[in-house]
Amino acid sequence: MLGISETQGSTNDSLDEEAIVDRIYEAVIERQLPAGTKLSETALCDAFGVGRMRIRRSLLLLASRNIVDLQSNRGAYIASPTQDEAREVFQARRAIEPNVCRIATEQATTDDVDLLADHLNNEHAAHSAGDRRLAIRLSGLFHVKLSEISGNSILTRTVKELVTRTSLIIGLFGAAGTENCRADEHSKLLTAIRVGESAEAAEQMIAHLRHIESQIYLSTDQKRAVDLVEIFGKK
Amino acid sequence: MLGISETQGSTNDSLDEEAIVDRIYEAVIERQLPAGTKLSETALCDAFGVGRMRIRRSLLLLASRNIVDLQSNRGAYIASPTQDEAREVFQARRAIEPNVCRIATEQATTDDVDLLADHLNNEHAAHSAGDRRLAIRLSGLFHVKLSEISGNSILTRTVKELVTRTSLIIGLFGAAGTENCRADEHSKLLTAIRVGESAEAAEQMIAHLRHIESQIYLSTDQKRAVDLVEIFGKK
DNA sequence: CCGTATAAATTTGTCAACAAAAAAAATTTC
DNA sequence: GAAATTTTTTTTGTTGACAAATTTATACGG
Repeated sequence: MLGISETQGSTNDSLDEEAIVDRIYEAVIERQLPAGTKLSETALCDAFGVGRMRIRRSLLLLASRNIVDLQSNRGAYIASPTQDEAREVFQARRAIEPNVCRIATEQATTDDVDLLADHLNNEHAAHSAGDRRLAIRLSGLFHVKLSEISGNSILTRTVKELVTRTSLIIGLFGAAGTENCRADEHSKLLTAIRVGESAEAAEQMIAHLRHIESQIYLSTDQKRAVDLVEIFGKK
Repeated sequence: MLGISETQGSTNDSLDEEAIVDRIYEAVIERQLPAGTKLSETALCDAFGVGRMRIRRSLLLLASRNIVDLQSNRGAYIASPTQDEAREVFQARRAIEPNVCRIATEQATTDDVDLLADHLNNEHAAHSAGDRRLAIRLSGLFHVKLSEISGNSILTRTVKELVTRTSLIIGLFGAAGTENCRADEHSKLLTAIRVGESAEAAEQMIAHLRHIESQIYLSTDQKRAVDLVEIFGKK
């Protein structure tokens, strides 16, 4: 993956760019790094225990995936997607993930389904236990794991990027209680996959994505309404 | 695009990473840089007239898109996709491009259709004139332009990557006369888009992609047969 | 007290030098 | 003459230093 290989399979004590990028991806999915967060180079150097060059290269990779916003002479910030960009992300997800779902359904072994079921149980458990951070991460990761079953690394990479950006979007435009995904919709998806109904699974995915997006725009309308009240109140 | 912005809209005399990456993309699509070509840093520095750092960052971006293969302490090479990777690329294209096609059909203005028609004319002209290099580039670019009509930069970026990798695949596994695309299939696509038949356009795209892929595996079988003859001949 | 202007400190962007590894060339040996 | 070994050359990876820009802090004047 990433087209970078080492000649020796040596134990890599120092993190490489890919590892750093993945860590930041996860932190964004978990909402530990909200949109707009400054990522100063020296701070990241300390955090990961690597040189500045390594950090700069990682930030470039993140920027190329629209997770980070690189501003010249001003530094790196966690991206703050606009509403238009949010629409773009969901359009792309609707264009890609149903087919990923279809492929995954066709490819899935019983082991794959069992692992996904385990994951779903953890999702439910985290939800019941009130572990919000874990619940958020697992619900995002569900989509990534599903894409991994498809066995297509290109699609997996793209889904990972889109899920991460979705986490930023929900953080910006979602209501306080909004999660990445409702776990019961994931359950429906899993059953469709288990019985091998690829068309049904794809449909479920579309519905699921539309549902997430609708929650977002709903909360945005609410915010707009609040702003209007404030404006009128000043008169 | 790329999440990198400049504070000033200054005239940039020195090429940035994105520009260098794009130039290399185009050279790969045109088959000027075949699979396995060594990309030495100093040579690229001379070619683009930039410092080594800029080149190294560009190569990292290309590696993250699987266009370049970075081998530690050995340098950068234009990627040589395996057959499995080739299958993955076509699977991803079939998963993504029909929907890109659908969206583009819905979004397309008459101007968009006219520009695409112009492009198609150029494609035919290059073909008739025997300008092979131009014909190859234009046929690959058709898919990119189509994705641009969709107005979704995520999908466009992904399509660009997949088209570029396809060019490498055809260079490796395609017969000598194989082109990226047959222009008449592009014509069918365009008419479907013009009349707004998005489902038909999507179907045409699937058929088109399957056709390209089938040509590839055909030629691979031929190559295998040649190898077998050689092996038997040595006995 | 607040806004503006100046100065200090921090942060980013770039380059050059150096170390390590690999490739190429020359030498030796059979 | 060919294969193996050593030496030289080239190429890559990394570090540190420095310049440029921005941010923060400070001083000044209204």
